[in-house]
Amino acid sequence: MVRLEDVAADSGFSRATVSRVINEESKVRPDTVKKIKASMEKLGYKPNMVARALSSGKTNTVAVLLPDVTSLYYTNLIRGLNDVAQDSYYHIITKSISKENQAEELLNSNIIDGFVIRHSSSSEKIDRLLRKIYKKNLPVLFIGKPFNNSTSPSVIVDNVGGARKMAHYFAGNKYRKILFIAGRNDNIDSSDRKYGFRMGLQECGFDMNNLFEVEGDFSRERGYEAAERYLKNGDFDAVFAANDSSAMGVLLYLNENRIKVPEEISVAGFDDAFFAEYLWPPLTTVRQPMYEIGQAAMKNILKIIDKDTSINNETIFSTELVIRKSCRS
Amino acid sequence: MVRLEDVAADSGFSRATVSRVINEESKVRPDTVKKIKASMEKLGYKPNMVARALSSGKTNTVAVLLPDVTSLYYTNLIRGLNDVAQDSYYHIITKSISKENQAEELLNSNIIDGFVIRHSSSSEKIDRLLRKIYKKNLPVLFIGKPFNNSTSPSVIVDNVGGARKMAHYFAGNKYRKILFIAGRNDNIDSSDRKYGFRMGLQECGFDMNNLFEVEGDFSRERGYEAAERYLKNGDFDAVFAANDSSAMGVLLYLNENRIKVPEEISVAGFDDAFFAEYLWPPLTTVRQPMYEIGQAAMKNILKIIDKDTSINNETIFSTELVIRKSCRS
DNA sequence: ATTATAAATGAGAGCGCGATCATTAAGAAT
DNA sequence: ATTCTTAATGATCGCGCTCTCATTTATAAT
Repeated sequence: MVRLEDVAADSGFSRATVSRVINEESKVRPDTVKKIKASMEKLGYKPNMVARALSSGKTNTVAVLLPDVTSLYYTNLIRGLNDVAQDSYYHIITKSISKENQAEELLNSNIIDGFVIRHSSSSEKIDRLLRKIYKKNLPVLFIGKPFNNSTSPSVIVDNVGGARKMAHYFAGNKYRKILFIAGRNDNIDSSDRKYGFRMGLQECGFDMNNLFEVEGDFSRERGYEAAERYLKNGDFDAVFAANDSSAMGVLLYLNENRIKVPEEISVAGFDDAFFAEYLWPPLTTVRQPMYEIGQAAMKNILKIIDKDTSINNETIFSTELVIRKSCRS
Repeated sequence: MVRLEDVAADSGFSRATVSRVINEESKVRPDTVKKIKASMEKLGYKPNMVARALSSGKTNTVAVLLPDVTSLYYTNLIRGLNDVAQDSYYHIITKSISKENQAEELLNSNIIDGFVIRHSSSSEKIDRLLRKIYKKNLPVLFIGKPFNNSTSPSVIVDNVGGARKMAHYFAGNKYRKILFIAGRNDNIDSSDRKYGFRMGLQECGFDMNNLFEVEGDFSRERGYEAAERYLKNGDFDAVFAANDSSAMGVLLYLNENRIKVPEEISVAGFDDAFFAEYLWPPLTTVRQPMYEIGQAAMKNILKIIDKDTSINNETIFSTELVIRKSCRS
């Protein structure tokens, strides 16, 4: 292993100067920079990140806490986060937020420079974790709405606007009786989408007595169940599921029971999950720019870590209506 | 921050002794262990992993290199890896193997204790990376067949056997003319599956002139294209795609063109990807125990890191035929 | 030339821990 | 009680780097 020391010896300068050309090249004379770089090249020097971390107190790794790391929903988000991290020579470690002891371990072990947190519903556990993070003075960035009293910056997606667009589309298609399959009631995204959907329908003069809302949990199974319960006798002509997985469950039920989509009933989802276009029929949905959100989130957390104050406290991404074949128009 | 030093001071023992109760409790007298633990508890001491890493040369993190980190195909694998890692207080950092510079950076930065590598096809780049890893004497464990000349242990799945089972199932169903959609020709899994499928058909006395093989690339798009090209005029009565994504593309084409599955044609895939059961119709496929494979892989790499020699050089997982509704029987 | 000022470089401590070797205390054998 | 052996504990160095402060060198001003 080649150390800083070795480069110093080879180039004839001190460790301090070599360290400078690595970290703040500006403060050292151009020709000595050249000489030192030559030595580094010659010896194949690579900084030892562990030593650097111990000395500087910075590890160049950020923790990403998600409701479920393995959810398909987040793959593009993670890609966005990772790509930006990579460019700044940072690493990310992802953990499921539900396993707060894992997250807490990260916190305790002093290997994390900052946290990116995506939470779908608040809980006592997460709250406690968060307090500990703040206590350690570590930077936090939220994807989605921040916690109650938190003042950390966030990157959020316009759930309300997206659902509102879908409402306008539904109303424009003259659907008369609509089923809305929500997520869990304590889920923030779900309630925003419900709110936006209602708002949109009202704006279009829709008779709100013909909107039926069921609580689900964003799972295919509950989507299927809801469809089973409410779509049997065919008096609904459209269903809007608060996420694509639920919509998938609905489609599965309808396909199995030979109820034609979209001729007999229209179905829409939210997320534009990767599988949405491969469902049968391809699913009309609302797209969230997850990759870009991931990028923005990582950019912002890095700024906070670098004490760069030029960040917006709230970065909002808008959504896009993706019209496929699952809705009669 | 509470340091070892602080615990030492509080308990009245030296840093060395405190360090011992953390790492090799056996060598210190029971009652002093008790006292020191009390101090640790009282002060809320948590070891600084960075300092430990610098001193010991071990970082407790392993790199996981995958063809594509964000592929759905690997979510369960990653879960398995992560769960075991967690239990041993290890972290994992996942990187896409295609971005070998990212992987190389990890290697150079000295923060990795070992590598778990899943590669689907060999290439010059990966080969070079691997040589560097070996040069640094870092442990390697392969998921899937190891590289040409590598002697590192591996955890592999019985692709041949899985495809063979499918062949037997196909033959048992008396399919006459079969299309096999492979992955890329240099893909190891694909060629094993092709091999196993042929073997199985031959064992059943299938007329091999009625087996047609196309090269694909494991993507939905190529699956769709293959279906478009070969399934138009309806003389095939079954298709076996070497992975579920390809099969998904096939189903999409058939659905769009109102060709009934499985009445007119049977379709099967390989992987039992998460979406397989939600396709229309639900896909018959071969399941690989990805979660267990991930667990086994992590257990083994940890053993290698700990210089535990009690590991098998090759751990083989068998596959399971999952029969759903996409095949006429 | 001489001094004042700024830029470049060096010396050395310290980050928190593990590991070696030296030292002390305890227990066994005489 | 005395010596020998073993178990328990302590002092100290080193891991590779960053950072502060002191020192030297170059540049500007007189």
